[in-house]
Amino acid sequence: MMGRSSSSDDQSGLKKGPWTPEEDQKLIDYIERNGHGSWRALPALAGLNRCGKSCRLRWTNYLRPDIKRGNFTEDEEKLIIHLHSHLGNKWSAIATHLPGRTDNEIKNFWNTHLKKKLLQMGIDPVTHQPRTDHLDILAHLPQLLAMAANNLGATSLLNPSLFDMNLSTLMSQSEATQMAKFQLLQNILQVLSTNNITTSSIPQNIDPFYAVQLSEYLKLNPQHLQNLQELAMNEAQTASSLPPFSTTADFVSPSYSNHELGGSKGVGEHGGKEEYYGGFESVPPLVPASPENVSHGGDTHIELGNSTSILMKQNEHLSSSSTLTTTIDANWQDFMDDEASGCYWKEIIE
DNA sequence: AATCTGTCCAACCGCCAATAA
DNA sequence: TTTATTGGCGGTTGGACAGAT
Repeated sequence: MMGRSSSSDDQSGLKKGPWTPEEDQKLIDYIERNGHGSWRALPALAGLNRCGKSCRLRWTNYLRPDIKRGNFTEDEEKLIIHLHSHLGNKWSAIATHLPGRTDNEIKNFWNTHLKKKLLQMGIDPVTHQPRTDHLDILAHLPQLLAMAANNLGATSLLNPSLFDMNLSTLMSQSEATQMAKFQLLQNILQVLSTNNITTSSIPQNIDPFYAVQLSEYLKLNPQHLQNLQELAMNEAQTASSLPPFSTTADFVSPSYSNHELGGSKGVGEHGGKEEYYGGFESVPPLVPASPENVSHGGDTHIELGNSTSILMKQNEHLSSSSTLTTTIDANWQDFMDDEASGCYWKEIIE
């Protein structure tokens, strides 16, 4: 496989590009006899027309005898995801937990497979939280509202079985984001379907942070409340011949951990170059995919196969009412303090 | 069969921190 | 203390490859 440069000499006369078997053998022979010592001095001593950096990289990423080659196992996959949720793009730190795997290999595997997989699951690969793309929604809400106003959108939003049928179409590519948007819009409409919007009236299956933001905003802007309630009423009438209005919970997976992080068909043990990960019956409950929700290492111990940390965080987020109120108050204060986000719902609704 | 398109991954680049002089 | 060198890291590139058209 070729590198980024064609096989040629650079300005200093040193060779770049892919390594030949002869070069590999020279490097292996030298290091086995002498160790690598100074990487800078090694090429001349080993008879290689390469820079020391190139030699080091070739050795550490490819020629080292303890390199474990081949596809990643499911356990390795789970571990990488879990470690990444704590460490971020600290590939070398992650690699220390996977014997025989190099940081480069893990990085490539992440970028080509795992990131895609998490996105397919509606999970933000940076924050490891379910995606809401709340900033992106600002730009797309008009279209979402338009979709909600036509038969497909309204039917989908109000009827879970038809929603799932449409889902197979929607998910033909990386559409988990779109689904999250639908879900947020549905949350909005669900909040609007209650006449008395208070913190205590917010259904448990709606992310309270968003719901409280919305309700507070609507208290201050009753004209928007009226407009959106009319929209919600219209949608309900459109769907009046359909089964009763469903809650978001009908769409929501029992738990995030059931998403078979390692059990899905994909690359790795299953072979196959580019298999996609099906099974998008649902997405986890929405939480803001913002940096403040990222675990800051140390608050949860790392253990193989533990894919429940996010779920635990969600449960913490949703369960205790006193904690919830405190969290909401704090979040709301932050929200109001922030000039940019202070106009969040205003921009969405307007 | 030829061409196009998207994906993979080895290898490079630039930056930074640690160490040596 | 300052400067130079070295090793290590994360981000990015681009040729090879496979599947689609």
